[in-house]
Amino acid sequence: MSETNADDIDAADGTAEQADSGTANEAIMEATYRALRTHGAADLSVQAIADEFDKSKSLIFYHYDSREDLLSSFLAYLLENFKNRVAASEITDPVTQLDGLIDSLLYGPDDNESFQIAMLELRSQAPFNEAYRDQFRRNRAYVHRLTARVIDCGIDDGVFAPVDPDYIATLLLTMIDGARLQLVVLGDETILDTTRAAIDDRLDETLFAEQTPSD
Amino acid sequence: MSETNADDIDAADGTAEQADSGTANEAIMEATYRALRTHGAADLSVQAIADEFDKSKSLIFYHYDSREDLLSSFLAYLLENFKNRVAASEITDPVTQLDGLIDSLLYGPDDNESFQIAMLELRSQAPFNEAYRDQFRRNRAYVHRLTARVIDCGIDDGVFAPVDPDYIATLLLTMIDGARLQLVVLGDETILDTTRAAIDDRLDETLFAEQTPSD
DNA sequence: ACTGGTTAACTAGATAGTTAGTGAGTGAGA
DNA sequence: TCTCACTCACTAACTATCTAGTTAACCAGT
Repeated sequence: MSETNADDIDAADGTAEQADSGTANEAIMEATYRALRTHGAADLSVQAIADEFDKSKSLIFYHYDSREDLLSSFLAYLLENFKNRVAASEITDPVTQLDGLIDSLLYGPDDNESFQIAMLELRSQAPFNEAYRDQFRRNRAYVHRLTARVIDCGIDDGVFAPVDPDYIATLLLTMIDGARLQLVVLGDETILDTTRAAIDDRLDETLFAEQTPSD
Repeated sequence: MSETNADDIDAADGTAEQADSGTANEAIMEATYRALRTHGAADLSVQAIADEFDKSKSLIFYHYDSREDLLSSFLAYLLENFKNRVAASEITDPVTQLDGLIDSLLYGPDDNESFQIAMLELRSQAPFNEAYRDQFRRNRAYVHRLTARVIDCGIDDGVFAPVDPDYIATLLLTMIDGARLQLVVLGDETILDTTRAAIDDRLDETLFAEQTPSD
């Protein structure tokens, strides 16, 4: 980790571009995003990132200790962005909320595929890189908690059957991961809709099941 | 593609090491397998593969046009191996067969994790490499057909409810993919058992459901 | 003599990270 | 107010290393 990364981003709070000190990191993060989309992650050179904004490659090494530091900071930046987006979304009833969450995880949150490809590349490097792995764990833990909490709310409200929220959340995220993997790797455009249907089937049988204890 | 790859492997039929011409390719494939396990796929140099057997790096370029050709041939080799293993397995009742298939896809077929990591790395390169992508598509198509066929048999035998075999197969493979991804990326050892349980739940509700048409 | 398998040595290109420096601003002391 | 010391953001140019792929040649068997 460098001296100047995640904390600045935390402070920037998603609506940066006002403080002079925050701008550089923000600009680098945005350049990284663009570079990942166009080059992928595996053969993404630091030069390629530098080309995406108006400063030099050296500046990147001035702000970040290494390419690895830069990329894991980028993952942290993504998580913060996602958190902010979630925090900004309106709170509705659990059914709508769960529905929206599934949709955004399955189809979004980033509308374009090339970025998802890059994220998969980074994920495939997680086993060799503790910083990446930790970031992905954090990310996953956050989304898992979020999902479980929505389910829990639904149970409390009586609109969902009393299931194990953790178990259902795990199951949902596993299916979503599998679907996105297949979309990205094989380019199978049908898989998202099929999976969405399968998830709905599944939820109908568990969350929305009539409570008929057969014992 | 080089002049000398998949067809030789086809002919070798999994039990090579007898013909002089087949030995080289077979040896390279095995060296590739070992090298992938120890180095991963992303920073796997041709030299690293050469180090895994007793011949020189140049020989690899003599047999394969490029690193890419070598790796996509390796994917083809893997599929052939898997086919042979499936062909060699005993044919039992659909229930046992489906059960074994799920287990081998989820926990196996290669007992060690480092190889699965390498395969994920290769998959993450599929979007940039048509040869890889085609191989993975072939692979997926084969496993899908295999799964669907087993389910179909079960339906014919009357032990499974009349479901859509394609749909169930897609669903199974998606969950299995998602679980393996999480295992490999996050090192979550619990996910396989959880997913296995979820699959069993799911199959209980569909394949083994009592036929009670409520209409 | 010719072919197929095999090799050492080399080329060419890429890239992470370093170095040594520039220049604009800032604050303290005279 | 001037200026000296110092720092921060920033850069061009360089180094060191790695690696895919090539070349030219060697050798054993036929």
